[in-house]
Amino acid sequence: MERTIVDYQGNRLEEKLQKILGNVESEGGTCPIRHILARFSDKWSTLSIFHLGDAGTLRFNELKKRIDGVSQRMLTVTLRTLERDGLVTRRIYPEIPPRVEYELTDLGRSLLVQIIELGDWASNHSKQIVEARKRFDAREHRAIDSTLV
Amino acid sequence: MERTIVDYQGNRLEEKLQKILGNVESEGGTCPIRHILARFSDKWSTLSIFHLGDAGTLRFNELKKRIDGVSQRMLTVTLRTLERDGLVTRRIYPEIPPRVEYELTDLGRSLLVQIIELGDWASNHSKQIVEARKRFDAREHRAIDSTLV
DNA sequence: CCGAATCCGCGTGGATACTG
DNA sequence: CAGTATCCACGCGGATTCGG
Repeated sequence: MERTIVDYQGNRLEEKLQKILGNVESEGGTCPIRHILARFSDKWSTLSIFHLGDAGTLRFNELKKRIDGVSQRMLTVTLRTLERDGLVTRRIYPEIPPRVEYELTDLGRSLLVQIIELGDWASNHSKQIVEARKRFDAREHRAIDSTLV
Repeated sequence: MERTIVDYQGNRLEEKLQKILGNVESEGGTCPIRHILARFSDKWSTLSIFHLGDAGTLRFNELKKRIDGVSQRMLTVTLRTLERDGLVTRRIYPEIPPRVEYELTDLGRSLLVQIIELGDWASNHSKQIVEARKRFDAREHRAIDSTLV
């Protein structure tokens, strides 16, 4: 049962990886990690978490202004899902006109820490990725999919 | 310009967050971070990276066996995309029957470190998320979407 | 101002069959 | 074994309209 050691950062990575792979499908009847990871796969969740982490508290339209290109519907759906998962709180003020404020929960902030690191990685390596794509496209094929650029 | 300090881990999080938000749309003509993050959003990329990181080198069908439910087509597409982004190498042995081996690049391994941390977070908090969902569903609505469970 | 509801185009991704 | 090619269902998500 030989394996490649990925523990080159001395941070129990190998152990964590084993745990993750063991829980990919289902974790003792709870939700498979796959579904949780999928939550950050959708188009707007991470951006919402970033902006709420940055601003602290935001009203619906304030958040909408900050997220370029999001539709009203998708922002609503996204925030509801985040609320349901316990990552965001939604506070309603029964005024006229109505006011609704969103904020990260403690759980949401703990997630923020993780995706900041991921975003930081993306930010630091985007140039390498773009160059790899250029080489790939020049070498063999025309772009697999022009929408990937 | 008051802001919520997210630097509660003493790890320059606030600074990183600013950088990320500044590069969300486009980073000096390169690829927006959004598109890079979207790469880990698709259903099979992270799982492929996890398993390649775990095993080191895998042939196509070895990897396919490890990823439960992936179709041949989607694994091919996923691996091509990862190869194009410079995250995975694809080595072809001109034999009969053909043999193709996949392996993470250095760039891929540096990404692996990040998504292991994310997966570890998901693994450690999945129970909290599931409980939050139960509370939410019991409180106000019936499940927003039964597929989310 | 903050949504809910409806309609619908389009891309993702599964199933199947076929090649080198 | 490791793909490609084709067909097609389904659901994401945009546009629009209506409500509290």
